[in-house]
Amino acid sequence: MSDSDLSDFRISSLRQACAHCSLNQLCLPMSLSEADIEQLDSIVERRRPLQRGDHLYWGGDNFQAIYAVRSGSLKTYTTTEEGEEQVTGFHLPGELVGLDAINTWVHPCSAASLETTSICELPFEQLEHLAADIPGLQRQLLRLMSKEIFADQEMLFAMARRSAEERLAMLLMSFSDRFARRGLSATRFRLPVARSDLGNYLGLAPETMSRLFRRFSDQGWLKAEGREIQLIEPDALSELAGRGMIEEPAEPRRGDGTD
Amino acid sequence: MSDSDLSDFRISSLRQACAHCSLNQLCLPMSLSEADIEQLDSIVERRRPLQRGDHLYWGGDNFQAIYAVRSGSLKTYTTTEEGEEQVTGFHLPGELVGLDAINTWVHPCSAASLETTSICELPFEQLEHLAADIPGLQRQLLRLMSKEIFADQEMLFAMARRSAEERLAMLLMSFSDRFARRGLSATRFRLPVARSDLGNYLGLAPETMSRLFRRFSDQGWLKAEGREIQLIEPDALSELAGRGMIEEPAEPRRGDGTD
DNA sequence: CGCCTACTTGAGCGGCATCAATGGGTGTGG
DNA sequence: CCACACCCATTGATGCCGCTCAAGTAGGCG
Repeated sequence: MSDSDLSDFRISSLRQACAHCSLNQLCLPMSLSEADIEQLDSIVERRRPLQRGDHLYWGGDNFQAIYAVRSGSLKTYTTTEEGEEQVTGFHLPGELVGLDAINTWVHPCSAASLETTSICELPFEQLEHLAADIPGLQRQLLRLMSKEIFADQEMLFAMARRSAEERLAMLLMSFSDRFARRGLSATRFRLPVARSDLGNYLGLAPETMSRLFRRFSDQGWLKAEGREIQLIEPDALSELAGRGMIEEPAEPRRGDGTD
Repeated sequence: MSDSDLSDFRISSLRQACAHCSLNQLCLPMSLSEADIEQLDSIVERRRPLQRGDHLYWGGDNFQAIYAVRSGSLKTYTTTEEGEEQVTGFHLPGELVGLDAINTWVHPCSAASLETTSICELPFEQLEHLAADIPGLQRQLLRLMSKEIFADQEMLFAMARRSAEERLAMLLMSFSDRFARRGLSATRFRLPVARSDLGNYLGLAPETMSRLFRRFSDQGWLKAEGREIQLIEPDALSELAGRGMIEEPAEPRRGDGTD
């Protein structure tokens, strides 16, 4: 509950319509008409909150629905044959999980709650039918998947080319941005994630994480007390994170397919 | 032309219908009815082949279409502010490129031809409309995007956790599989890619690539003469590649959302 | 209080990058 | 036909970043 704003919560205790959801600009409803949102709303199932450590689904589960985080947070992770874990993402309110299961209809990863977390469930078959009827919804679905592909590619780039420092800076700025989009402070927040998970996600050992936080803190760039983070010089971190980020040319070049 | 079979080629010199395309089980038409394929076919534009080094699109170009490789091969790559390149993928016949541009309607990466390459162009707006009418097409589109997300996550995992040897083994097996799916030899093929691009993709220096190929070759696992590869012991490579691959549990566990 | 997990800090090492030099293949122009 | 340039691939020497191992500290919860 920590993330949903109070007025919303009071108005609609059990029946929390998409139309009134403070996250509807982050989630699927974006840019849909009121009537369309109502249709979407009618297939959404809201369930009792997950407690910390509860799983929304397990790798290997049959795929039935896509899920939107309403409050709280999730991590998704895969498991190797040897039992090694690899965290594939952290998911904050307004973000979707489960898109990677559409292909095989089996969840390739597990999704675990990092704190008390409430979820909207979007049964996929119904969502598919609805998307065929509502062009804006189909487009939004494709957009979100495209966005995920792009994000993964940026992450890939980071893993391939960037130093540990730069990777952590990127992740911190990513959290900062995502909190800010929800109207929270961009410079003071509580990471819902343990150091070891952060490190795992970034492909770094937990010890390295400690040393990085210490280094950043020694530089005066941030204060970190456990998971409580205060960014003192976001610009420094942003510069570090942005160094070597993917170029976004201002004006399109010709796209006629020849060179 | 090297990949399309001759009878196809004779039948339809300019007009090469999806229905007769030898790749239609790899590309979008998969599992569509004949009538549906014909509709899809009607929006597909086939263009004159790209020569080696030609660009299909540039990063920053406005997004207009998704492209399917018909023969030849492409690489996609991003460019940093400093001019550094990062290869984000290699694309063989039957595979799609451009999905990462749907979100912003701007191509976030460039696509360059690695050899003489022919392409099918799928104008996205028309594809969207068609997908709304043909449920199977919408589903196939979502599936392919989901697949890409999953593939990127596997790659991420590899970059985060696997050694240089394991990464190269994975890539070799990936090429082997993709050639095999098209009916080509799984153990003897020509990489359409320079060592330096392979290395770039894997986050490794070209020098490291050389040493790796030498090591594999010394082990008797493969013969490599330039880009010409012969896998002698695919099982050894497969074991190396598969070590620590993502688990795919045999039987689904419960997916009721609680733990 | 004791246990467990998360986090921190130090010491040492190894994998891979970097720098540098050389060899081979291919296209170009004389 | 050869000379030259250019790119790609190979090989060796060296160094650094981040992992591993090990120990110690702090906080949460029975």
